[in-house]
Amino acid sequence: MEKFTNVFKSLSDKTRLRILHLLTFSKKELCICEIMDSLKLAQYNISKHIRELKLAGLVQERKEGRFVFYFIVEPKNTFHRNILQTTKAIPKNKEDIERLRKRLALRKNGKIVVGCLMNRKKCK
Amino acid sequence: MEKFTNVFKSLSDKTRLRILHLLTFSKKELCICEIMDSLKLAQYNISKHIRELKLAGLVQERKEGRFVFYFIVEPKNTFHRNILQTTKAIPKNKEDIERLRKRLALRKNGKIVVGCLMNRKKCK
DNA sequence: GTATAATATGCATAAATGGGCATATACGCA
DNA sequence: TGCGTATATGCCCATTTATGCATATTATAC
Repeated sequence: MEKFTNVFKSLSDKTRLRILHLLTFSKKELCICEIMDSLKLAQYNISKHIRELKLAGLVQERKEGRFVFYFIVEPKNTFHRNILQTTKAIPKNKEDIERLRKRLALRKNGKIVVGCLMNRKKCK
Repeated sequence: MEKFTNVFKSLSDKTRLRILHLLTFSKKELCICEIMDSLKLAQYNISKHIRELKLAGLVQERKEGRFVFYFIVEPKNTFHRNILQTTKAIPKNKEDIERLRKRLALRKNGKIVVGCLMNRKKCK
């Protein structure tokens, strides 16, 4: 039963729900820097929360060069399918989505060309 | 958004899921003493967990004499409906259900005639 | 009223959690 | 090879959470 309680626990945090919403909205995969800019949160924070979502089996990753792309796992059972359906019934944070939209507009042909802005040494 | 995360948090505990499963199985209402006997847990523990479920809006109570009966709230929106659907997709603890079945058999015409066995002073 | 039973709650403690910070790792490019 | 960027993680601290225990509250029966 712990398998199930862990999924609920991973959804019991506002930041993680916001991340899931971004992934749902994008309908594809996002990297941490895009999530950072959309949620305006620190990188280590996003990273830790995504770790929880991965452990709960809700999110998977795909590595491509320096980037790691995260996406929502295709559901494999009724419970999993219901959970995703349920999260979709939660109203999204409009500002997050708007920032994500702008961030995604910076991609060229679907490729990321602008990375993490907040952590740049050059900007400091 | 906290309203939603609180619901998930209330479901992120094994005992609370077990309580919900009992209420679902009973298809009606249960009092604390019946839940105690089914889960073999202390009264204060059940009481506190039910408090969480009530705060999350998943469970309501009805008082009748000395007894307080708890039941699952009729869902009023998509999210709520999905959540209940989701919990039903979780395998129940068979021993819990079996103990509940025996406990319910002690009722007479649906009325509780045998109360809390574990806390009796006479038994100590 | 008094005793007893059903339920709730306050307090203490141990464990888990989230955020902040520093730093480690991994990769690509000049 | 060395630098800069992307991501992960270990440590610290403040807060929350679950449990156990004792006790309060409410209702009933005698």
